[in-house]
Amino acid sequence: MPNRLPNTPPPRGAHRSSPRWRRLPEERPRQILDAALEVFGERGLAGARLDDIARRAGVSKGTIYLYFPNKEELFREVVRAVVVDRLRQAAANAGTGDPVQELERYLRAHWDFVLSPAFQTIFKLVTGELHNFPDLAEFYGREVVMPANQLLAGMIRRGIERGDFRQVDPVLAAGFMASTAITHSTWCARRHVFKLLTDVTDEQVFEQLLDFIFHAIRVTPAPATPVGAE
Amino acid sequence: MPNRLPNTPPPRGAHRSSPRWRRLPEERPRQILDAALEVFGERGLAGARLDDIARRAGVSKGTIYLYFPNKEELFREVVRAVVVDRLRQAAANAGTGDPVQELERYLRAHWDFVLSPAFQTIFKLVTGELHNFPDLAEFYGREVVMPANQLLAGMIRRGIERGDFRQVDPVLAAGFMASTAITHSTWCARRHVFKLLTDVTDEQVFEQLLDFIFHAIRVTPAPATPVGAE
Amino acid sequence: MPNRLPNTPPPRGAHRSSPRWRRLPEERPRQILDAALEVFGERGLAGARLDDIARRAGVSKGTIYLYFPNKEELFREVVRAVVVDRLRQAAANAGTGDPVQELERYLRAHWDFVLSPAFQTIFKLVTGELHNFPDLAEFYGREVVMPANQLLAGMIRRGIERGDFRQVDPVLAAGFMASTAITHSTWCARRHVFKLLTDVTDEQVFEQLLDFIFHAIRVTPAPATPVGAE
Amino acid sequence: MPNRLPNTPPPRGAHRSSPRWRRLPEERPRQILDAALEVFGERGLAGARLDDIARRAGVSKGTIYLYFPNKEELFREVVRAVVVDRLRQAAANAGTGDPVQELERYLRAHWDFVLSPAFQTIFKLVTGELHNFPDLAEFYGREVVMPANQLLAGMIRRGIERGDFRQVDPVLAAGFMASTAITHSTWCARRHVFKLLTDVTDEQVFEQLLDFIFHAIRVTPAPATPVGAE
DNA sequence: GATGAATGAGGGTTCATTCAT
DNA sequence: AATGAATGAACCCTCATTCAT
Repeated sequence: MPNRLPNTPPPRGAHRSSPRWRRLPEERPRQILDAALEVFGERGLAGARLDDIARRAGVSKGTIYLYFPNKEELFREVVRAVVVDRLRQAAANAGTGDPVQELERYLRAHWDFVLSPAFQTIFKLVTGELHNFPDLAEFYGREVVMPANQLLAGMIRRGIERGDFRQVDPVLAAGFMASTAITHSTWCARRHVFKLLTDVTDEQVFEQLLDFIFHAIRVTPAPATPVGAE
Repeated sequence: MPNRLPNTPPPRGAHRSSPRWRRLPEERPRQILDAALEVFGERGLAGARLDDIARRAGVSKGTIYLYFPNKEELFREVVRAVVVDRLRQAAANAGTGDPVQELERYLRAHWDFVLSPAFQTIFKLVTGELHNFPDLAEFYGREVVMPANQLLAGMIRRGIERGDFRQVDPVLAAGFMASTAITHSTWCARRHVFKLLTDVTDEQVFEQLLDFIFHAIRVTPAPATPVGAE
Repeated sequence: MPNRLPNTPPPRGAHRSSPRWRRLPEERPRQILDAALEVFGERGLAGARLDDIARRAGVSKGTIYLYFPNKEELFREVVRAVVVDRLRQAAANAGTGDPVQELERYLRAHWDFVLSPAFQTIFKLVTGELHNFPDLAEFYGREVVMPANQLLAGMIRRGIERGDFRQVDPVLAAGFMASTAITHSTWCARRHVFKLLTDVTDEQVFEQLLDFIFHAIRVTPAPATPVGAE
Repeated sequence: MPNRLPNTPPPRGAHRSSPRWRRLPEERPRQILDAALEVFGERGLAGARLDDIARRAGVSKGTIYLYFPNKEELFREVVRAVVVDRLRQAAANAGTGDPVQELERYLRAHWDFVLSPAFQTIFKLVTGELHNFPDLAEFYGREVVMPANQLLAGMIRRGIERGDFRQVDPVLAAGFMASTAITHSTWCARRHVFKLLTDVTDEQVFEQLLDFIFHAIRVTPAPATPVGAE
């Protein structure tokens, strides 16, 4: 009956014969991908409705099919394009100064990033859905996890070479650092639902985390307790 | 599996050599919960089909509804019953001996547990779906995360009091340890999809993890430079 | 395939070795039929659940199938046995005295009956479901409507012969009387939902109804004062 | 009817000579409501299948949900739209001339209407299902029963004032007239199932009904038998 | 005879996908 | 290019019916 649904974006000019302003069609895919990231993040792959994605992107449902052949491929593109894009730009600020300072700077950036809603969303998707998409999983490992780990491991390696850090496996140590930040960040982000960590700020947590990490790898005059190592 | 084809009219007088079902009311809920855990883990809440859960449990679809009012409540029960059950038994072996040895023992048990398929599944569900179930999230925080953290924090606290560990926030340190193990374990479990860490064994990873953790908190005879603190 | 026909006389109890107390099995069918009448009346044929009928009859669901081959046949039996039974007993008190007084007495009984919950239920079933059961409909017409109509028409006919009533078609007039009572009674019974007739009592309505009916058929020799009105 | 077999994969490039559907959004609700009226009338609320309604409306099942949120609401709309619509138009031809003639004209229209399949259906639904829908019942009383009764009562009242009719309660008398017509019409409509009234035509019945009704309310010279008053 | 756990076809409802406009 | 009405397969859930106990 009503020929215009609620939530319809502002009606474009009723001028027909005259050249009217158009939304740039080249932005469509990005609009859709951004909207899809949000909805997939909230509802998961199966739970997300194309209707919602379309509405949030400000387009109609049919339009999605002009750019993506189906829901699953849209999901692939979300991970491929949006995720990689965002993670890349987060990993970009790699300096080459003092390893200790550089590491600290990097960890702070990492912490800020993993606390961001964007990352929380991505992490959820990766954890929950990626195992059904082997190609995407490999892609994610190759394009996201690996480079980030390389970057971090490189810093640690240089620190070891300069005598700042003790002899650890740089790759594994990098993994420990990143993973600690990641999981802990999800707990921080869920304080209100888990009713946990309600009396410390994110910043305090991060400082303790830094302290924890640096103690774990810095050189130490003498080992206190030789545990767990043979 | 079903010995009667769909749409086949009931074979009224057909003599059957084996009964179509047996009466096992005491075992049904557990069978269903176990099957549901698997399927939810593979497909998520929205993607799981009750048909699959039923088939995997060896019962018919209708039977599920004799024990659980609907899919969502089944999901709740899966998390409640299975998770709590398994996590509790994992946390049960808490000794009270030498904090260092005890901590090491606990971390090993924790590591083994988080590497198990059961935990991997649960973790996926918690990460991906729990934010839509506030009551479950709170329940999970209260019944699972909190107790495990208390246990671990207690060991650390005793280690600090005995002079084995340095002054750290026991609760946060416990969180770091657990989270490191958790996230890293998911990476280990996904070596084959991420194509990462393919040249080290789980055991080697764990040893490095222990080394990392103990260095992070053990007392250090001589002060090093205070990093990461301003 | 059903090894027991409907209307089978109550199965006598198999002698057991030990005499234990039993609920009288010969009452089962009637218990079930009574419960079924209620539930069918409330929910209709399709909407009624055997579970509810069983519960209301105080038996288990399977027990119903010991006495009735399926739901539809149970419905048939409800109409056949219970409905006819009740309608018959209501119609039974037919005297043979003064036609006018007899008619009045009969109409009063009729009015009381159509106001009863039992009749309301039956009327609902007959109106709503019977057209899908041609055999039942014919049966109902033959066993219920026809006899009642005959009875009423007989009184009218005798009244005409005696000069009390004017020349009308006794059968049609009987139909008008009964139908007026029937439909109007459903309105009375639904005062609270229709929000109608809320300021008159059932008795007042009946008196007006009597007045209406008798004016419609009595001979009218000369003008007189209105009856049944104050 | 469906030109695509179930489970057949979508024939992507299959050229179809005729379009699968046409766009008729303005007509859809009415088509669906009409079909629903029929099916609800035949099977009742619980027994009606949306599949059947859809097929009879010439649309697919999903289309119904574009216009009605669910089955129950569709039922509501059927009663609301169809009933009110038709009854309104039936009540529209209310003149203001000679009460006697007007009443006769009205009763004839009423009789024709209650004999129509549409009304028979509605009456069945109202009788059988309305008690589960209190809001609809109230609506029906307010919008249908009440206005029709008012109209009829008005004619009677004017007839009384002009001395054509005797002193009766106009509202109750109107009820008697309408109800007689209604119930009796259902009997007429069911002659073939009840095997009753098979030797008189609807027209003959109506003439007798008119005679019955007019005798009931017209002024009469003298009371024949003082009945129904004590 | 009686029970009620188990079954599975059926129906309401959703939503990815298509396509006339 | 964009729309959104229409479709129909798929899925959750119900409940009549069966049958081991």
